[in-house]
Amino acid sequence: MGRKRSTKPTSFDIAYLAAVSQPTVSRALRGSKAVSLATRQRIEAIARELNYSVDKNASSLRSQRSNTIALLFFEDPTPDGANINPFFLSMLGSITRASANRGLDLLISFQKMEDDWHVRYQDSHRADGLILLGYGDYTLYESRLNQLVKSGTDFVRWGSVRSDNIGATVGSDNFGAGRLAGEHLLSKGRKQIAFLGQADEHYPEFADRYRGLCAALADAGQAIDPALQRNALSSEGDGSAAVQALISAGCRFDAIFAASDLIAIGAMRALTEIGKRVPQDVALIGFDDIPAASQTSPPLTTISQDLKSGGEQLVESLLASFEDRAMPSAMIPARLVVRGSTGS
Amino acid sequence: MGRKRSTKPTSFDIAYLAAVSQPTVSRALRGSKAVSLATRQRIEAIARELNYSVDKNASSLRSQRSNTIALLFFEDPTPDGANINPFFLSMLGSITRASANRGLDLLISFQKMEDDWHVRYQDSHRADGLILLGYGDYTLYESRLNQLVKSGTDFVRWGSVRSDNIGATVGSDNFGAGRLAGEHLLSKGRKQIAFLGQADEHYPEFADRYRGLCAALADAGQAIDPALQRNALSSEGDGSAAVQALISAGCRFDAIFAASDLIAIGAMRALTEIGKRVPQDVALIGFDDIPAASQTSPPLTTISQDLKSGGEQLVESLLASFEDRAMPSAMIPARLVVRGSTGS
DNA sequence: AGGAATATGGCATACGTATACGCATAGTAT
DNA sequence: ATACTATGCGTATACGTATGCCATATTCCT
Repeated sequence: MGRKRSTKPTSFDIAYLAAVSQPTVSRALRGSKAVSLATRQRIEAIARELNYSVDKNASSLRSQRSNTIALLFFEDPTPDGANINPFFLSMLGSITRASANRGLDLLISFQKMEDDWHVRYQDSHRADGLILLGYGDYTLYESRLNQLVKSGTDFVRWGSVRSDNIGATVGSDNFGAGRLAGEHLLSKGRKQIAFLGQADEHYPEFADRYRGLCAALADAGQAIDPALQRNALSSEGDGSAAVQALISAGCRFDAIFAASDLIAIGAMRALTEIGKRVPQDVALIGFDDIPAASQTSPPLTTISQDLKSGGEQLVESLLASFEDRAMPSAMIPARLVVRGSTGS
Repeated sequence: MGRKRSTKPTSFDIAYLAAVSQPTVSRALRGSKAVSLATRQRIEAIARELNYSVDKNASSLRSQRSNTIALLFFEDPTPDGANINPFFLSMLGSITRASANRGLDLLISFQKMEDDWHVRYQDSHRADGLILLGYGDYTLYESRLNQLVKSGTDFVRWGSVRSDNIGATVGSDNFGAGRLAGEHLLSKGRKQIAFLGQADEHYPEFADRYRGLCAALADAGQAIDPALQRNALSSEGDGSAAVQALISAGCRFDAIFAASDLIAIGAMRALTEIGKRVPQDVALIGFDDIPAASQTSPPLTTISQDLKSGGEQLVESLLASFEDRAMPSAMIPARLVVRGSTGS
């Protein structure tokens, strides 16, 4: 049994058995029309019988194409160790399936924003292109993105879709989603709506959500109170802290729009601890629709991003940018999921 | 900046600039001691300046080693589309970091158990080895595993650690964990403990957990009522159904040990719907400690698997099996996490 | 001092595939 | 009959690196 070097069959072996040359085998298996049907079928049969599979390294080396894409995650500002942002994980599932459907291999990797990750994938021919995923401070990114553009590396990223973005971007309609959230809360008769999340342009997605909320308020003729916007980055701790800050600042509010479900869950906990009831005293709405959102008590109303479409669009855009130099961005609609935390 | 290069730098370019031969560049960059310190440093400096990075395909082709491992997920029996088992996702995070620490690239892929996934990775030199992850019917697996062994493919899998396993296996101490759960419930004065999960050998991990529970009961001199074991595979729906089956069979029980958190959450929902209080009427304990477990009401007591160690062990075992033919399996202790669902 | 052991690095080549090019054969048009 | 296009396949070679083997220079030993 101990045969470990079981001389793997090569295209030469197939060629010999089929009484053709090695290049013909290559052509046949890649479906070139320069090979007759009869010859191709003969070759395919032999290949199948020998359990032959094309050597990925040789093929990629010669063709200068790996049929592989790399998915790069940028860690949360607070890397708790084993816990990853559940939103990313859902996206991962969607991207994995999308690339598999396209016959692409997927390489995944976590990166720190500061590291030289761009060098690792740029010229090593590990991957034909990059998908970039990460909440973090966008401005840190920017110089890296410019380097990628300059070096001719193909990439797409998930984020806030703007016309002046560097490279192709796919993302949810965060502005529209913020408006949805605002309109929903207004329809429940809430007037003083707090926003928990960064609202500055270092975090464009959160900023879009906030602007959407403001737009809904403005449409309804409501004043916007800047004091009701409180920074919160991503964790439950941030959400709790933001609520406590609101309270101790003496702010009055009857609703909260949290920029992520984790923030919302933290906020809910803080509200409960200080005796505020959800939704009677404060209506609460989150963002992302992570699995835990339906388990809170009351269940969390939230915005669901269409991650399935998101993953498909990311892969699609990347493939498009392989062929021409077009940089197709895409904005994907989000959906309101009404649960108990905004009233019955 | 220098002149504009139309082609990416190769080891020949470095060699020319360093006034050495290409092989010397290769040796220097790989840290061979056949190259003097001075020469190596000179080469390294030039490489850094040119932003040179070794071509992965050429390197792998020549050395017959890709420094890449493939992570294969087997889908849940019920592929809901976008939703992936949260337990897998946590494991993914841990494996990703572990392989990054070892300088390995990670290829990930979802597979259907029935497909010919073994062919795709076996001889294509995509990866040096495989990590297999999946709950599913173990017997379906077995023939595939035998093929892997026969073809000399290195692999490790996550699962129930037994001495007669095919290939290396890393997994939690499910038996010990089941015992922990049982002892905890007994210490709360519970006598009639139901088990929700497959207990047959098609699902060895679940079976181990059940046997652990039985051992705890036996140690305490309690009788084991086979009617209190109900099948449930993985989803919340399974958990609900199992509880309903228990009720309509007229079984009496004051505690439930669910084989996974998802099952437990489904069970909790069903209990609430029929008016049983948790933990007063029925104590409930789950398995996995997924994020949602701390959000249920009451929060779910559960067993936490040490996934960080798990991922590291998987990678470690795989690397070990590259070198010699040893097949180091490893069993990892699990930890009880006490929350509200088993009483205060 | 003579010869052996070491250190350093060059030369040739292999890894397995894909593709530019050329060369037949056959079919069609002139 | 010539010339011309299309078809089907072989010849030669390149992709960029790693490594076995050998040549030279250096040191060491007795």
